[in-house]
Amino acid sequence: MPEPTYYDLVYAVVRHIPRGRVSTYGAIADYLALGSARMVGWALNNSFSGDSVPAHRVVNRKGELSGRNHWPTPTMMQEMLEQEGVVVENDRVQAFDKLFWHPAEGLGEDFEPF
DNA sequence: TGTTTGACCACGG
DNA sequence: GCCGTGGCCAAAC
Repeated sequence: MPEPTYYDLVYAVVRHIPRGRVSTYGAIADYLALGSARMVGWALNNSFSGDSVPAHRVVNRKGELSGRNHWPTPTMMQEMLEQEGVVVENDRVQAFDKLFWHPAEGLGEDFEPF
């Protein structure tokens, strides 16, 4: 993979999510200004093969753990989040608007994976 | 090659 | 808050 693909950018952004914070598919898609939120989901699904990406920090716009079903065990995603100090209840992130982290805030608009 | 599906989102009712 | 609809783009069949 000589060139940066959409997936590589998604992985890079997800890896830069601060510990104890969460982001959304739409925010990443909007930040990258490529594809759509669905592509982020596909990218993360692919991320299970090889690269270790903190996909547990990525939730949908409601703050719900929509991807928990794709983890080895559905409870693992919530465990990881609570381990970082994120309060999760009924498969939803509490104080989601406070913990929400937008890539542009932490990385800047000219962020590149290299 | 065309259709369906998917870890989504915005909008309107 | 819920539900249906349209849009989005890549992979699977």
